[in-house]
Amino acid sequence: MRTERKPHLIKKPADAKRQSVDESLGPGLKDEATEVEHLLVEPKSERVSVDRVFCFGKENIEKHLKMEDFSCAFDYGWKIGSGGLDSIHGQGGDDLKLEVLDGLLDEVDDIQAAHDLSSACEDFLLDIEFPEKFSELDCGPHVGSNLRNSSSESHSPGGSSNSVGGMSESSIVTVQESNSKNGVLGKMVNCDIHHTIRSECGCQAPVMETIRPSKEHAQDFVESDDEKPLVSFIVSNKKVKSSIKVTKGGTLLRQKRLRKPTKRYIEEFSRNSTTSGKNKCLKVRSQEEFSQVPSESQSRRGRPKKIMPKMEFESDCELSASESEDECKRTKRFKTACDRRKHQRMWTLAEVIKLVDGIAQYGVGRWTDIKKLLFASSAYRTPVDLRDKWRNLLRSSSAHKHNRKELQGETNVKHYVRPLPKTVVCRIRELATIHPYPKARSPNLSSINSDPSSKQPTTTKAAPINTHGRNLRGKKCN
DNA sequence: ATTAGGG
DNA sequence: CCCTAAT
Repeated sequence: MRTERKPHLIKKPADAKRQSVDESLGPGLKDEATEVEHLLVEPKSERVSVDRVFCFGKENIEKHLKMEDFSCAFDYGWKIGSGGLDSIHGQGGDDLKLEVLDGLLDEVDDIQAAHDLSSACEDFLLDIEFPEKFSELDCGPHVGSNLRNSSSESHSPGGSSNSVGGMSESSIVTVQESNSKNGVLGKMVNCDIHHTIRSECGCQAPVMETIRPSKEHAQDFVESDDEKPLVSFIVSNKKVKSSIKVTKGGTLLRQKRLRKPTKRYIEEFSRNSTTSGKNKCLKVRSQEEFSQVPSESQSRRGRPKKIMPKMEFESDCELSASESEDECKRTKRFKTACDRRKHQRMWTLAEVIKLVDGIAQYGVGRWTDIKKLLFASSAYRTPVDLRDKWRNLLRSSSAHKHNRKELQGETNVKHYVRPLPKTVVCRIRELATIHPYPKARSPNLSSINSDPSSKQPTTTKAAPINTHGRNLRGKKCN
């Protein structure tokens, strides 16, 4: 539930903002801003995503250039942040300790948000190695290129005020995103409001004091305020910081930075975030049912979603996540295919036991009941899965018998993977006799011994167990 | 919507 | 695991 909600929240605010931005800004600008947003956001959610970003850059030259600009922008942001916003820095100290994601999530405070972002970016960059290179390259010579790029990219270069406005808006979006991640929708809204009010009331003064240039900018913005008050306000509050240093270049840089991610990316991101959120759930789940470490992973099946949308812990451990990530990369745009793919999840002994238990209780065929009662915590096991598993168990158990007897001498060398302990096998056998699997068992009655397909279950225990009074579904029960 | 059966 | 048919 919670997980589900998150993405929703995230999307909403962001979209709303974006739309508002759209109105004021040309489409091109919007797109750009979106892109940047995506870039900014992604790193927070997952480090792996970083790779993605870069890969993305590699894909086509233009993008690559954007990336450079992006990194450069970040660099600037960081510098500015560390320099002008030191006063704030103290509060944000925790961020550094926390992971980038956490930091961003936890730090929702208005102005701080911007700062956090920058710091986060810094971490992000540092983590990746790439950034260094980029920063070196970018900071010097690239500034010019950035300008060019930005101007060319942004359709509305007109006045500096305009461009700034665009930047500010996009920046807002970014902040919101981070907030939304927290799941604090209200906060986000409040944040915006606060900014607006603040700017109006002149509360921003402190910031302005620290940074003079910002004031100038602010004034400039004021002019344009008529058209886009919110934007200008925000700009004065947050973005001014970034603009501080570079009046001309700053605007450009900022634009780059604020570029919005494309819808596609947004979708992707939302997915990722969802996944990440699921991770937590997963932990819980694993605790609940001392289940194994699922070798498989995440993208999992579409089926469960359909059937039981409420529980969706898809992703597993980080490893698996990365795997899925890779897969996604491979398939690239064919995510649909990726999603479809259902990675098998190994059945743990515990699960098997539970299943057997459930069958013993409810009888064979009541898969939904068993699912509900015993596998409620595990979203991935659908009733059908249970049934299939049971089928397999029957098969294997019978096989074991034969094989065992025959191959016993060889020991179990061959059984490289055979987690089923004897006890379990025994139980299965018992159950098999009592709750013969629907179709497979009919031969039992009719053909006494001829059918090998039937597991020859009747062997040792013919009519032993009635422990479970319920044969409800007895179906073909004797 | 579940279940059985087959692939 | 997935899909389809039958209830």
